[in-house]
Amino acid sequence: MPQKSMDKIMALAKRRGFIYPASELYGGISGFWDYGPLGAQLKKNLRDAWWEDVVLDPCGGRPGPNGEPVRIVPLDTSIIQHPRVWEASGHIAGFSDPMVDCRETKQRYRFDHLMVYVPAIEPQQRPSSEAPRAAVLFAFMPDSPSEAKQRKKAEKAFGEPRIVPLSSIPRPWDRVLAPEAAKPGTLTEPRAFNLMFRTYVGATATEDDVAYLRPETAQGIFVQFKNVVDTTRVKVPFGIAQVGKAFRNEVTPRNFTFRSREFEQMEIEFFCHASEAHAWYAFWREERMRWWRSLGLAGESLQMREHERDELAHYAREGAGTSDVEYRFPFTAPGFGELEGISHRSNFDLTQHQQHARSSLEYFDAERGELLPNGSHKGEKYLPQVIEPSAGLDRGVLALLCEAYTEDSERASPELLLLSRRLAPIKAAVFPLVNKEGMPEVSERLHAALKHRFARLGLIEHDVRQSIGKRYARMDEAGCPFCFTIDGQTLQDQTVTVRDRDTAQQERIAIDRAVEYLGERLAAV
RNA sequence: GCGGGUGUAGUUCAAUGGUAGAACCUCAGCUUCCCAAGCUGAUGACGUGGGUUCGAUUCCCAUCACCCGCUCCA
Repeated sequence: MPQKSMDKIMALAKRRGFIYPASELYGGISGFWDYGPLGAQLKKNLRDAWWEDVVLDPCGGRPGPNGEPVRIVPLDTSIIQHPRVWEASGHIAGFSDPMVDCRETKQRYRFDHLMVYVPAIEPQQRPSSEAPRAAVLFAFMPDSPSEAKQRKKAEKAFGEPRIVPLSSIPRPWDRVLAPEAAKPGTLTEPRAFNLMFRTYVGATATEDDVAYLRPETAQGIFVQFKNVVDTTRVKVPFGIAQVGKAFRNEVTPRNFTFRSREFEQMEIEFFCHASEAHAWYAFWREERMRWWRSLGLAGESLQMREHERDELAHYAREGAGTSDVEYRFPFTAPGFGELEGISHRSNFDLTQHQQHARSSLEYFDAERGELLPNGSHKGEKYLPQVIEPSAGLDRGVLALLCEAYTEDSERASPELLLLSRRLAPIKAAVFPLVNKEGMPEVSERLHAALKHRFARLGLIEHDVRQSIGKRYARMDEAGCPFCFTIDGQTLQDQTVTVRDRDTAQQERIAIDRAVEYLGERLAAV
């Protein structure tokens, strides 16, 4: 398959009103994007598809590993939570990654990743005033070329080296030779980059009023776990699903909407007993992959990747693992970029909130524990394990646009979007072949009928302007799957033509059957 | 955040130290019985802010945005 051009996809996305730079009137603002009319509808369709397939009819009725229907309830929590939520979740600590710059090579390193080769035998308790006279120390990034290079230099300088973290070396680091640097002493002080957006609650706006925009939707679910259990008659295993905005002050927003500072997540926190966690993890991996495929992300551009052990987030280290559903975007190719992460978070979050809030979040499972003579169980109290399928809505939209974008120089419309019927923002368009001779009146009536019936699924367009060829081409670029055209013959025998976007072929049907025809095709996907 | 590159209409490109041209798109009218046809006309741009200059889209500085590479992506 030929390489798709991100530039062309971005140009089409703007030209047809899918995605615009945010605040473009004022020069733009990095890391933020707006959805135009077609983009807003496409995004809604993807969000609705997720909601239908996760909340309303989980997994299309396929049973979970316990043989029972999958149970999911929805939730919608606040963007701003009590600041202590983020202390408990680890975000206030974890989102501040101190970084160190090299003044010479202009490279930047994570402070806690940089390691240093030092002499194996450290001089005993040497007064700090003599420290500058000691040998040069060689800093390196583990698993990078600098590791071996610096090791050679270290061995030459002082024989067998010992490895210590940079953080254990007292500053100033004027003895420390940075990776790839020629002279020692080029590393800057570590600086913190907090990735959470700060704001103030209340009009006084003092430091006591600091709050944060949520960096993930998940914590709202954990914080309301007990309320959901107490009020909705759910039983473990079950999931809580939420769609919503999250915010991260990314160091480098890049690659169109792929890494934005404001983005929308579609998350399930699925709660289960520890003994079933691995089975649910495997189940959700498969289900989520199946879901993305069903939307048209088929083929080799979609893959599942299991994280390496050292890649795992702090909350996932003890669990069954983390997998990403990844798509090969034009800007990541031949590599892949994450669409959705499926993590086994063990009971990390509930444990943290239980401790920080000093309130039990344990679940009483009446169907576990010792079997009593009367046939019931004694019950078991536990903190459920969590499997988290967390998908990026904006990334999904971007992947769908990239996948749908097709060039075909044979066609009058050399660029088109092959969006699935389910997701296409415009479901159908109605045209009079020419804008006179009674055709517009007929096409308006058909348009009204289709709109009345299908408006909840997406847009139904009516266009009388310019030539029929331009109208078809416009609809191809918008990804509209069906175009109905009223022509001279319609006025004779009450039939219309229907043009299929993918083949550009037409068939003729009775105008009375148009609603039924479209209904069959939109419901079939 | 660092280094490099790029900023002229919705898009793709010109030109110029003296008030910016085109093509396509879009819109209107005419024409048109099926795939961006034709004719006529119209809307629409020097990313932003300073400086130099009589005069800056052009030269300089800063800033913003985008692209590439690093870094980051709990």
